[in-house]
Amino acid sequence: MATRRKAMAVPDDGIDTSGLEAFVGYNIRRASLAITDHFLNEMAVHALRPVEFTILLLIKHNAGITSAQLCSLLNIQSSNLVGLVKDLERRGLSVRQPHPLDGRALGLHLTPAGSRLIREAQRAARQADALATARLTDVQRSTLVDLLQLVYR
Amino acid sequence: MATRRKAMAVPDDGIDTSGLEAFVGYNIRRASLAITDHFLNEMAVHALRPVEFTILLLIKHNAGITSAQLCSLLNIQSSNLVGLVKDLERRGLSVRQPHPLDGRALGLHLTPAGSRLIREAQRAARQADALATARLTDVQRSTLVDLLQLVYR
DNA sequence: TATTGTTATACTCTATAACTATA
DNA sequence: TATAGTTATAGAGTATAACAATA
Repeated sequence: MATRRKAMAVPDDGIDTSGLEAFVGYNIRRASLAITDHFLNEMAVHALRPVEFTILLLIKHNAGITSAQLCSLLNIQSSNLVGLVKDLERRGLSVRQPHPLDGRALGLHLTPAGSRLIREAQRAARQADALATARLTDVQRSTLVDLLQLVYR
Repeated sequence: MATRRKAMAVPDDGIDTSGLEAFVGYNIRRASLAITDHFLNEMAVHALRPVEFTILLLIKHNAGITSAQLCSLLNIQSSNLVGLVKDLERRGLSVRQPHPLDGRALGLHLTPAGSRLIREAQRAARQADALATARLTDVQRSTLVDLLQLVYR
């Protein structure tokens, strides 16, 4: 791939954006906004924002995960996570249980309703992903993920 | 590329993030945060946020561009752009001049100080880009940009 | 009637400081 | 003393509604 290239500097509107598109950061930001739009559309029916979906998925695969672990993994401030977790619990999707080893910590667990919701939500997230990357082949999609991980890991 | 892959599901912290990393959206979001961090670090000395840098660069390459054009190009609400442009003007970086053809519109132009600043800022942005993509080859970097543009165009 | 620029406003997101209880 | 969770709060970022001037 990586063959066809814009030779000129002036796109759609007669506005020169070539200086901008030369930056990886600009392209990542635009792509992030585009795929987030798809996510919001597909996930609206489940009333889950990206961060809430992420938290539920992490709890699903890591029963008993603590708020502190979520914070360090997702780069969220613990003070900002409180409200999110509280809201998920109010919706009956997750519960906090005393941590068996650390009296300060609370382990997060999915309720049956939370398990059901995240299963449906994963379907919606996969659909959003598919829509956002519809112009990519499977190989390109996999390559994109690899390159992105080289950036943020 | 796209060869080495994690075979197991448990990374660094003993937390299983494989379900998350399967989503392109998650990877784009994480990469975006990472490269934005580099940008903020490198651009702090110039006191330019990403959107302000973007606006100045677009004015540089499109003298006389209007607020409405910036809004549609950057997906910004016009009401939110007002403060940004006003602030750039207060800092002596850009000026608004009556549009020659449309009495409603105001064309944006860089001042000499704005031209000088954006030149230095571009240097900083290139440095941020280089740091964020230090683990990529030039070919990989170009491939990444191509794939991202397939997502958001 | 539609569009440009603008003000006001509200809502989300993110960051900081301070507190409590446990370690 | 350090960490987990919490509260309160302030600052960005983003979205909507309404308006005056111009098209």
